[in-house]
Amino acid sequence: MSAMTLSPQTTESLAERCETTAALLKNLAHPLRLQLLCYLAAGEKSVGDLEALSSASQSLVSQYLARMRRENLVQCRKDGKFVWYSVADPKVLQLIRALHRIFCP
Amino acid sequence: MSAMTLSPQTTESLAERCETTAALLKNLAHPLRLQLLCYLAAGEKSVGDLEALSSASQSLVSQYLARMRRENLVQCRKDGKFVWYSVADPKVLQLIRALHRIFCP
DNA sequence: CAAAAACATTAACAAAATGTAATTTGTTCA
DNA sequence: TGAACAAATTACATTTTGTTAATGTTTTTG
Repeated sequence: MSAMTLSPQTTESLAERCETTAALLKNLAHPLRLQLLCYLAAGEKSVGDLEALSSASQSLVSQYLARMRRENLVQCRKDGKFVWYSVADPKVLQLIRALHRIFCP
Repeated sequence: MSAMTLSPQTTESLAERCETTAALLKNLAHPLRLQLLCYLAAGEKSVGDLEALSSASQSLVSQYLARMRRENLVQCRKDGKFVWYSVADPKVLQLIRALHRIFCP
């Protein structure tokens, strides 16, 4: 086998990768949203759980979960009255863990 | 030695840590600022270097560098006509490297 | 069925972030 | 000195974000 040639699609510029990565980081760059993701990284939680854990209003928690759902950071599963949220993107999980290592010594 | 007791100052709540971490993340959560930090993570650069590498305007590059300097993410050193920037916070360096591992495969 | 519980959605508005253009400051060098 | 270069600062219009409050939807339960 000779040297591999990368197809054009796979060679993304730094600028492009920064574009998409920064878009993802915007979700984490907010005290409450980061907190929600930290809790979710530890396991599935209902909206009420997150509301109680973060002591934020129902509306805010629900809005931010909806936003992160739209952007595929989290996913949800309905069970009767309750909606259970969890981290959907494995990269987000890795990132939360990296943040923990760096900033929570 | 018996079990260690953490002094009150060291026991920061998750909410507090998310507050400060999210504030730092806001700097990275922007395409150009993230790009600038990526270049700086590879070594000291002048403003002109960063301008050319990122193909952004002089004004924007300088403004964002000033902002990240104010928030102690980067530092600078003057040498004649030139100003050389580098990453000041070791945690930022760790974070940039973690992002690279996760998002630039 | 009606009330309560759990969650989602919408509207509205202040506050903050963005980007551009113009100006300014400081330095080198002919 | 003054022209040219490197970088910083200012001012401002525009857009985005953050938050609250009010209302809507769905499911359970008495």
